[in-house]
Formats: sequence, structure tokens, C-alpha cells
Amino acid sequence: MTARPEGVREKQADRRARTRSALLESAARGFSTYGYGNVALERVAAEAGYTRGALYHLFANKEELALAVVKWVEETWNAEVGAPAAEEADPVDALLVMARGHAIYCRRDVARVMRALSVEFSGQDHAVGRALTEVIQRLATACAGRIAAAQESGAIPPGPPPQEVALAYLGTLEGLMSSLAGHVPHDVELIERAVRGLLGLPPKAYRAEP
Amino acid sequence: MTARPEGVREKQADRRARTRSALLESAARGFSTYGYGNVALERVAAEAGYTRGALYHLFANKEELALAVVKWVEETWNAEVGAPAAEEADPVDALLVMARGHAIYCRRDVARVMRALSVEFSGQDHAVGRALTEVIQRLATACAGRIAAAQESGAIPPGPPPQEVALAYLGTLEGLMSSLAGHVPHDVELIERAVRGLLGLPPKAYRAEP
DNA sequence: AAAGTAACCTACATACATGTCTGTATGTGA
DNA sequence: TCACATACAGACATGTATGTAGGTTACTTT
Repeated sequence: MTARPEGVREKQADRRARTRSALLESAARGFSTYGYGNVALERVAAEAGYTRGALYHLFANKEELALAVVKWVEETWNAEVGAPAAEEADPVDALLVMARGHAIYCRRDVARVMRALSVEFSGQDHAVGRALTEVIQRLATACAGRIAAAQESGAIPPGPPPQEVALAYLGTLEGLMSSLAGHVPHDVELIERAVRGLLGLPPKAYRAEP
Repeated sequence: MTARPEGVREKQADRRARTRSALLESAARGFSTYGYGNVALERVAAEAGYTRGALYHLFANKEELALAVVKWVEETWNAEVGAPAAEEADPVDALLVMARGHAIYCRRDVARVMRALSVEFSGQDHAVGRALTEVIQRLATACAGRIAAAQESGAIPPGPPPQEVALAYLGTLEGLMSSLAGHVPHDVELIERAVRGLLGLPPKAYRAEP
């Protein structure tokens, strides 16, 4: 590859990164709206202001583009939702912070991309499907650990196995937000209610928004 | 292929109905697994034991097939889940019965068809998408009515507007079951927990399965 | 039993999306 | 300034899915 001495201006690299970002975001939006198989790469490229030539210059094929989108979404989600939750010392607080953060994150339409892709690939043996299940699996084990810790400390009552509760927790986040996306501010209130219920926690008193 | 019982003379209408059912179920499975745009009608027909010729003889085109599938799923869902819930006099009981019934219903893979189709069509202006939103809307208003009644009677504490809670309720059913499908028996326990939480009800004591 | 109709299959015409390839302009290092 | 690399556009070849039209088998009616 080309050596990059520090201090030297990298105009080409900047340009490349900017184009790549634009294409990734357009692809995420396209997958969210139309699904992987239905969206034409010409549309993805056009919506970003390019042609398929640029797209194929930056990504080997449609599958690689989808994998890059998955990685990109996972990274932004971790930065905006996962990391703040990880700072919570208490496992129950971490789960609640994650749920609230997810509700906020889902106010953008790009968030539905994981759902759209998983619907299309969960049935088959496909690289994109595997990447998705790996992302979910990573999240689920992290959540299961917190749930197990909370059960052992007595912070939440006994219940189904942590791994199952974790899957239910993630599925609830996804499903609830896909039907409530944009319904500010009740999205946060309702996701918190559902999660508390899943964990076996009593309801909090309801305060109507001003 | 299609062996008919000895001595029994099959009527054309029976034959047609049987073929139609087989194609509908195969289509539902195909849409669930691959999505609308990804599944090829040749596969749908072949999986039912026919060719595309039979399919196009019974359905005008792919869109009509999808609409028929939506109608068929709605009918079976109403028969197996909606009707038993409607027999409950108490609105909260009705919502809980519906949630449990949905968990049972979702143990079959066909149930994911609504989710698959809604992912693909919720963005556009398309006949299938409209049909789906109408189904959801009918369900949501029915649920919202029960939630409002329960709030007024004091059976559940105050909370967000019934229409929003109803949407959250349906989204939770869908999302939770798509991640927990087949996880017997915790699917029922967890869906009930989530719904109780959404409605603001306190948790029930947990009894581990024998 | 013959004629007619419905169920179903096979072959084809068409459209469209992917991926590849070539061309062009602009940036970059020597 | 020259040689080369990179970013991107546009055309083409290929595969595949839809929809249609014509034919064959199975049932129905007279």
C-alpha cells in the first residue's frame, strides 16, 4: 500500500473516506427501506451522488457493501448506546441505559437496517446473515452476563435463564422500536416499561410529559 | 405427485382449493424465509409440488399472491389468537391471552411472514404495504380500546396514550417472538412479562418449569 | 362417449440487476 | 514536468425472475 508519513496532507484519502461514508449511509438507508435484495446499487449510488462505478471502486460487490454497513452500524451503535451503558456499574442500570439509548438511536431511520437485513438472511447460510448473528450474539452474551449478575445479587427476582432473557430483551428493543420509531417521547417510556417487565422489576410511577 | 384416495371422485373445486392452500402455505414460508423480492415463484411453486404455471393459473401475479397470503395469515391468526382473546370479558385478560396466544402461534415459522413483508414494504407506497398497515391498524385500534378501558377502570395505572401503548404492545409481540421463536417454554413467560411491564402491571411470582 | 372446460405444464419474450471492463480526468510523487 | 495512481463514469455481457401464450392432461356435462 501507499506509505502515509504523518504531517502530510492526504487529499485523496480524505476524499475516499468521504465518498465511502456517503455510500455507506446511502446503502444503510436503501437496505432499511427496500431490503437487501430489492435495492438496486444504482439507486444507492445515485442517492449518494455517485454512480455504480464509484461504488464498485470502493466495495468489491453488494455483499461486501452490506458487510461494511453492518460493521458501520455496529460501531456507531456501540459508540452511542453500548459504551454509555458499559459505564454503568450496576448491571440493571446498564440494561436500562442501553434500552433508553437504543430508543434514542432508533429515532433515525438508519437504525432499521439490522432488522431489514436479518429478516432477509436469517433463514439462509450467507455471509451477511452470519455477520448479523455474530453481532447479536456478542450483544446477547453481554446482556446475559448482566442479567445473571443481577439475578445473583438479588437486584432482580428469579426468572428464565439469562441467555433467554437476553434474547428477549434484544428482540423487544428491536420490535418495539420498529413500531414506535419517531413516537417521541413515549418511545423511551414504553421501552423502559417493557424492559422492567422482562427483568421482573416493579413498574415505576408514571409522570406524564409536560 | 398428488395421489387421490381410491374410489373417491375429487371435484374440481376441491382440487383447486387444495392446490391454492398448498401454494399459499408455500408462499408464506417463502416470504418468511427469503422475503418478497428474494423468493422466486418457481421455488414457491416447486415447494408446493407444482410449477409456476399452476401458480399463475390461481393468482394473477406475485403481488396478488402476497395479498392473498396476508389475508390468509390474518384469518388464521384471528381464528387462533384473536378470537380466544375476544372471548375474555376483562380487557387486561384479553391482552394477556392474546400475547400468550401469539407466542404459541409464532412457534410455527409461517408466522414471520408479516414481519418479513412489512420490512420490505413499509417504506414504499405499495398495495402489499397498505394491506399490512391496515391489518396492523385494525389490531392496534382493538388493543387501544382495551387499554383505554383498563386505564379508565383502574385495572392498570396511568401511562402513555392508549394508541401508543397499543403500538408498543404489537411491536413487542412481534420483535420478541422473532428472537425467541421456538424457545419453548420461556417464550410464553417472557412475552407475558414484557406485556405486564408495558401495561404497568407488577410482576407475577416466577415459577420455574418442571 | 363425445364435447367442453378447468387444471396444469412447457417454452418464450422481456426486463432488470449485477458485475466487469474500458475510458477519462484529476491528484500525486519524483 | 513527466510518469503513474486513483476516483469515478458509462457501456456491455450475463444471469435470473416475471409474466404470457400455447399445448396437454384430467375432470364434467350432456
